[in-house]
Amino acid sequence: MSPAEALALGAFLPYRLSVLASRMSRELSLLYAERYGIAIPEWRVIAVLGQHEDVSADFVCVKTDMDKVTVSRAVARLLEKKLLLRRASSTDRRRSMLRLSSAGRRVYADIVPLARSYERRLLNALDHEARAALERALGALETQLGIGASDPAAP
Amino acid sequence: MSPAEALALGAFLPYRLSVLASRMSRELSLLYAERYGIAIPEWRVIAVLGQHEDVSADFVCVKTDMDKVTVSRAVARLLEKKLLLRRASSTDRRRSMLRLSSAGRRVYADIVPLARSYERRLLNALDHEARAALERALGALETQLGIGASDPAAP
DNA sequence: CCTCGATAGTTGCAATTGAAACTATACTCG
DNA sequence: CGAGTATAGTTTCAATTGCAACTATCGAGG
Repeated sequence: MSPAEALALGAFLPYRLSVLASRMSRELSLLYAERYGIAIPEWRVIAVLGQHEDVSADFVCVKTDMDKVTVSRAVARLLEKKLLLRRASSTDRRRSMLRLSSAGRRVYADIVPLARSYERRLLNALDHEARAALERALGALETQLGIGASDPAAP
Repeated sequence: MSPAEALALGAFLPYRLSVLASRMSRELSLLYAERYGIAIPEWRVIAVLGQHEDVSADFVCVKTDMDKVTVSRAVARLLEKKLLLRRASSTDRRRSMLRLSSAGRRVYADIVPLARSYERRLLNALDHEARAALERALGALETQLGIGASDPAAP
């Protein structure tokens, strides 16, 4: 009630990031969702596999910070759509190795420029120095939260 | 596939913010969810009403960037829990004016310090200058996305 | 003033989500 | 080796979510 103890939501970091992030994810998904019929978790799986070939679903979980259930289902849908290939790991039969099919690579190649240009548009609001500062700040916050700390190559 | 065209997810702004934000919201909710039996949308409604008395649900939507359905249901749950008071606006009977009950204000007063100290812990990762830079960068991104642009006093 | 389009808020319904339980496989230690 | 524990991934189930349709009220133009 009294202004002294009121929390200014508009200046509260977790809240601000939450609003920014959900706005961005939503706007970004407009660029690919309908056109390619893929949802946000599916795009994230594709994005990881575009960078890393032959990784496990678990690796995707770590990389995207998504729940393993979410990943499992996204993978299932992508398999149905033939955008992904899965084969059992030869060394560990619990694990499966995932990679994009050629159709999946095409989708990835289509979406990446859209994603990049969306990001560019966002970053246009910042001058070079501000960008670098944002970069550093995000890195520090990620470290603080233990995000991206482990980068197990490609198990 | 080729590194030249691969999108580095770990350096992609929308993705980084998304991971940071969901991590923060989750950790923060651990501080109040069980203890007070309130979910994230409910906390957000409380947070707005802690700042602004006698505002409409619609105002809460704008402030929190939440869907009006989400807000409607959060309000309903908070009314059940007697943390909120609602009365019809005298000038516009579609609108209702919301405010925290005294129990609601107690919950708010309890949670605010927890939220602040969580934020402080996060920001400890940043020196003063980095904090200011982050501040500016977030402001610029918000402007770019048209967030918080409208601040209709307290309709 | 009365109809028509806009707005506040709620409800129905279908899809998404995650916690917990389950299956199957791998690793460890006695 | 064999029992017990850990891990990868899937399934089940209940809760959350959001779009779309609905109700109620408001305000503007004929």
